[in-house]
This record gives sequence, C-alpha cells and structure tokens, in this order.
Amino acid sequence: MMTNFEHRFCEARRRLIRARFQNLNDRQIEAVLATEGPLLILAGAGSGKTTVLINRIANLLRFGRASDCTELPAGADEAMLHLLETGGPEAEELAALEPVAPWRILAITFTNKAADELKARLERMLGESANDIWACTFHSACVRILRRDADKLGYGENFTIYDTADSQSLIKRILKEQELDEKSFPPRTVMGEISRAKDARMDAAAYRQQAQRANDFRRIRIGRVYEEYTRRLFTANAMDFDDLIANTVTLLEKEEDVRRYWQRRFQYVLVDEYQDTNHLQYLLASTLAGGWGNICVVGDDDQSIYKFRGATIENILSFEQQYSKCRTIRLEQNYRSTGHILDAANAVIRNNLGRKGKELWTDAGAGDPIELYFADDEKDEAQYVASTIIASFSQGANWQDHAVLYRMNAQSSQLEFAFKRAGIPYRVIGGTRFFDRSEVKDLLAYLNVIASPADDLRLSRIVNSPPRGIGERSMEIAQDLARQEGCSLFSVMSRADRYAELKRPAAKMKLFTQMMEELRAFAENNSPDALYDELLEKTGYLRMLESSEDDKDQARAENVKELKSSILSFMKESGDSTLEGYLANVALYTDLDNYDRDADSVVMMTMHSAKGLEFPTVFVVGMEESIFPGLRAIGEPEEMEEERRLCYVALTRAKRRLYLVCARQRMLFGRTTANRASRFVDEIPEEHIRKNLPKGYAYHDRREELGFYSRDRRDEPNYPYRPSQPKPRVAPAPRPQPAPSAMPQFSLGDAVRHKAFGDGVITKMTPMGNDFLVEIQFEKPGVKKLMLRAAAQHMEKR
DNA sequence: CGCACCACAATTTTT
DNA sequence: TTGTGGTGCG
Repeated sequence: MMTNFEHRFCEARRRLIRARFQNLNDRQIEAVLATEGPLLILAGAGSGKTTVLINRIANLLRFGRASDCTELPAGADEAMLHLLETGGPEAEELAALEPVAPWRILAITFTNKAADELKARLERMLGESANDIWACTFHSACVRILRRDADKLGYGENFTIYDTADSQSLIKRILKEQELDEKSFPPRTVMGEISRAKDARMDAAAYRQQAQRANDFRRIRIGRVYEEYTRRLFTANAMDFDDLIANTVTLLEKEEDVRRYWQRRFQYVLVDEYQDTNHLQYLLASTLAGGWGNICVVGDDDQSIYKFRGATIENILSFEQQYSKCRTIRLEQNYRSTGHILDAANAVIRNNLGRKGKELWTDAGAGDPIELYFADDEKDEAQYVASTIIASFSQGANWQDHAVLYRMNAQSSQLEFAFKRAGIPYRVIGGTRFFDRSEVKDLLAYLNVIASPADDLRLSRIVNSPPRGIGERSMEIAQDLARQEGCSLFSVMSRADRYAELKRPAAKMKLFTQMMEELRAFAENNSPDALYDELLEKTGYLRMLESSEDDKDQARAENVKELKSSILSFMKESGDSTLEGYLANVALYTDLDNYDRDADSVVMMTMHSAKGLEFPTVFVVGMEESIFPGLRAIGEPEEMEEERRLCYVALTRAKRRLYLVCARQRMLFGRTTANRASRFVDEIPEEHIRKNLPKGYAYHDRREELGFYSRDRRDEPNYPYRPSQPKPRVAPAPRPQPAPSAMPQFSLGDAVRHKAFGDGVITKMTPMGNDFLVEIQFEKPGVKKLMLRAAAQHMEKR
C-alpha cells in the first residue's frame, strides 16, 4: 500500500515529467511515459509515431523509469517533494529514477533510411549521447552481434553477406546442377520457399524430412536444393539476409552466455514498423528483450503491405496474446492530412476484415476534396499530371511538393516522357537499383573475391568478365574438382596445370589467379579506393566499357566511376578504411538511403516505396481494376486486403491535395487494355471526391457506353470479396450497354452460341473504336478474342 | 568459346 | 515495351 507521501511524490514527479512533453497529445504522452513492460503502440498513418519514439527514448535517458513506477529515490523526503512540486531548477534531477544509459537502448527499424533518420533526430534532441544508442536495422543489429560470436556457429569472423541477387544466382546454379527445370521450379519461388522455411526455424534436413513424410515430391526436390544451398553458403563463409537473423537467433538460443550478455545489456527494446516483421524477427526482438521484458513495438496493421516478402500481420494482431500484461495505445490523431483525405482513407480501409480497427481524425479542417480524373489513356494521364503540377508550381509550390505514386515501376515511363516534355525536374525512386546493376555487382564481386578468395559464387561471376577465354565448361570441371577435394574453386584454378582435365584453360586460369593474387597483395598495403583504381586498371574492366559503341555501356562506365565515390564516402563517413568494412557496409546498403528530400524535383515511385513519406500533393495514377488492385489480387480476398492496405498507404501520403487518375485504356507491356475504374475509387464516399472530366468528355453517357464499368461482381452470392459494409456509395455499376444502334445485343457475361466455336460465355468486353473486342470462353476451343461486330454475325444468345 | 539473334515473360521490395 | 535467357553459328 502506498503511503500518502509516496503517492504525492509520484504524482508530482509524473506531473513534472509530463510537462517536459507538452507539445505532444495525451495519447502520445501516455506512450512516452509508459516505459515499463510490453507496450503496443498502434500508430495510424501520420500520427507522429517517430516523434513518440524519440520522446520515449528521451524520457528514458532523462528520467529512467520514473514516469512509470512507484519507487522512490533513496532518501526521498518532504524537502525533495517540495522542490518537485514547486518545480525549481533542481527538480528535474530529483524526478529522475536511474536514467538509462544510451547503450542500453535498442531501437530497431527496417530500413537504413529510417534508422538514419531516427539517429539524426535523436542527436538533434539529445546531443552527443544519442550516438551510443543502438538505432539500427534488424540486419545491421544482427551483423554487429554476429561479428563477435559467429565463430561459435562455425563461421569465420569475416563472413560475407549474400544479397538477393547473389542468392538467386546460386539457386539457379544449383537448380541446373540438380537438373530441375526453371519453369517448374522458378528460382524466385524456390527462394521464397527456403526463406519461409528459415522463417519457420526449419533447417534443410528438417525441411526435407517433413517433405518426405508428406511424400511431397516437389518439396523433396526443393529440400535438396535447400540442403545444397546451405552447404554452399557455409563453405563460402557467407550468410544470406535471412541467415543473418536466423543465425543470430540460433546463437542466442544455443549460447547461454551470449544470450545473457545481450539480454542484460538491452534494458529497453523498441521495434518500429512492427507490422512488417516476420516470425524470425519477432523471435529476435522478443529474445533480446527477454532479460528486462521492456519491449515496445510500434506499428499499424493497416499499413502492412509486405506480406509477399514474409511479413506476418499476425505479429501485431497477436502481440496482446503474446504478452498478457501488455498495454495498448492507439494513436489516431493525424497531423498530416486534411479531412477529406482522411475520411476517404478511412472509408477504403474499413472494407478490410482482418484489422484491429482504427479511425484517423484531424482537427485541421476538411481541406480540398480529392480530385478524380478520367484520362483517355496513359498519355493523357501523364499529361494531366504534368499540367496539374505546372499549374501548382506557377502558383508558388515547389517541385518537391509533388509525388506521383503508381503500382508498378513499369508505369513510370509515360510520366517521364511527359515530364521531360514539360520541363519538369523529376526523380524516379526505385526500379533497378544502383547496387543491383550488373557492372556494379561485377566490381563488388572482384572486391569480395580479393577479400575472400573462397567465395566461389562471386569468383565464377567475374572469371570471364571482361572475357578471358575461360568458358563455362572449364569452370564446371574446375568446380567438380574443387568439390572432390573439398577446397575452393580459386585454389583449383591457381593449380590448374596440375590437373589433366584442365590442360587447355590452365594457362588462362593461372593468369587470372595470378592477377587476383597481385591485387590481394596490393590490398594489403593500400586503401580500398586505391585498390579499386588498381582493379579497374589491371582487369581492363573500365576500358572494356569505354571502348564500346553502345550508349548503355557508356552509362555503365559512369556507374563504375560512381562506385568509387561510394567507396570514398564510406571511408570518409565511417573512418573505416578496410576493404572488409566497406564490403560489409555495402551489402546492407541500398540507394533508397540516397534519396535526399532537399533536391527540388517531383518524385515518382511505387506506392510501396512511398511508405513513411509525405507530400503536400500526391497523384495516384493507374486507379484501374487489374492495375490497382492488380490482376493477381482479384478473386483472392487476402491479396485484395493487402492491395487495399496499399491503397490506404497511398492515400495517406497526401497532406493537402490528392489526385486520383484512371485511364479508360492503357498500353502496358506493349498491349492495350481497357479496365474499369478501381473498386477503391468506388469505396470512397462521393462527398469527398470532385470529378474532373477531360474536355468534351460527357461523363455518364460515355462511361457506360464504353463499358468503362463492367458488372459489379460484389453482389454475386459466391463472390469472395465481401465489404464489411455492403454499401456501394457509387450507384451500382451498370452493365455495359451494347452501344450505338447498329451494335448487336451482347453484353458481358452472356452465354452465346457461335457457329464455328460452339457454346461459350463472354468474359471480357473492351471498347475499340466503335466496336468491342470481346473475349469469349468457349467450352471446346478455349478463350477466343473476337471483334464483336464481326463475330455477332455468326453468334446468338443462348 | 564468344557473339548475335530470337523467343518469352512481365507486381510490389528491404536487408 | 523492355530485359533476359537459350540456341546456333563462326
């Protein structure tokens, strides 16, 4: 039982601490002050969650656990209480209860960018001491942990990290060796399967056993690939991205003293974007927090858009069950967008079933309604976006206030043309990334092999680029020999003349290994940037590109030079001038980290990449069925929910103006298709939308006449997609009316009998000129595409 | 072994 | 439309 004195003391202390966070709202303060035990913060888009994280850390560093416990400091007396209550300058000292050392805090994010931003904001708020806080990504935290103790798992100290492309080429090679067809075993799928197995803590042997028990032919094959993959990685002293986390978890499980060490160290663990974690990451976070039990996760189930890469929304949905004493705080006040935008986003996401439930609100006023534009095609769409941006710019906005979001990278090209024509400065984020370009990968592979010659995979990548006359066949033989002897490919090649099988390529191989040895020796005494110059010189790589006629090769040469500045800037920023240091860093680095918001240009990116960002004006283009939501999601309720969350993310990026654009027909992958407007547009109540029509475009006549809407299948009894509120706000979409007078009476879904093809059903109607392209699913010959006007002559309704 | 040409397919992405 | 991978020829 608390004494009166204790009670007053705690109250005064809490009041004082609260006052330090005046600029936050009540919910946010609550989250900042709740330092002890498990805490789930459900932070809606734009609700200031990073601010909460920063302030929470500030609270810990300043006041320790004082705001969330009833312990009194030693020697607490009336005099102290008086000081606290009057709030003198010493009061702050008295309010603190064992301030937390910065290095006892672990804040985990997903991207380097988020981690850097966190670090920067912490430093701004807390000064120098912020540098000792572990604010890093899951992967970099694991690397730091593994660098100390990876030897306990049998890895060498300087293990290398394979990125996705490395893993993929290894998988491909193994598939080929095991004579598995890439058509029936697509590398991506196999990788995904292996990744999921790792996520489920299943090693290759366990996976294969399970497959064998189930007598699953396919999984047995994949299990064999998994086994070989694991073996190869291990002998190359390499880990892939999943291994970084899986091995850390294994290390913590197996080695009690290692676990104790880290558990004791990390008094407070915070995880950002918790909705994007997978099972492994959950295990890691909960293990690390297992000592003190102070785990705080922040996330938004409505913004979970990475299921396809293994994130389980379950983690956030079941956090409260995992931690029974958990407290949950919802942050629903939005500081980013105006009312119409938020209401639209709320209305869309309400149609999802699997969610915790949250409604964003703002006191910023309704703002402008959302603009909806129906474009003729993707050119018109791009033109509309460009001219709207020009108009906005001429009214004083900056280019960088505008972002264009799309579902697929392939959608950016028309926009780029339009922007170039209009003279709008722009940047495209994403697409093929710098570090994924083949020339960059080649040179990094050289550096990796110099650092660790046992890296067979990267060795075979570079052995013949530039061409050295060492072909695939020779490398296969060498690889076999290496496997027989249990040594590295490099060592076989360096002794090639001793093998009868390698007689022909032996000289070339030796020449190559000698060159690599020389580079290795050079690396001993020189910095990475000097080594890089030497590398370009000795291999002739740059010369090969520069002497090429092809423009693309010239661009590649630029990238090769660009890589050097990456090396230099790493050395400058980290103060580390070892090759190993650079390689470890670069493996976990992407260009997104380069995105600087200061450059004044319009930004284009996918909706996925936009997560976490905000812009005064946002355009979401391609709002059409089978583009967004994508074709693959239609008819798949779970996928559809993910698409809807993506839509929610896209809409909530906008601060003041939001434009949705759909095109009546569009060319994609060299094919023209017409799709009805996205269902997500329908899900936005009409009062939030202003419709914009192209010149001379009679909205309701032509939209129906052209079959812009197909039948709304949501009313069908067996349709899997069920909105939680059955309320199509837009009038139920009409069936396409067989247009002008002469057009025969057929519409979508009709059962027909064709003289030549027999019975069928019309599955798609695409307006084309004053005719329709129809797709008919026939019973016998399958799907046929016909022009309706002509086909109608031979066809009748059944 | 290296290069040129043709067929084919094609979300989303971080580490 | 673009990029990639396989095949065939010199």
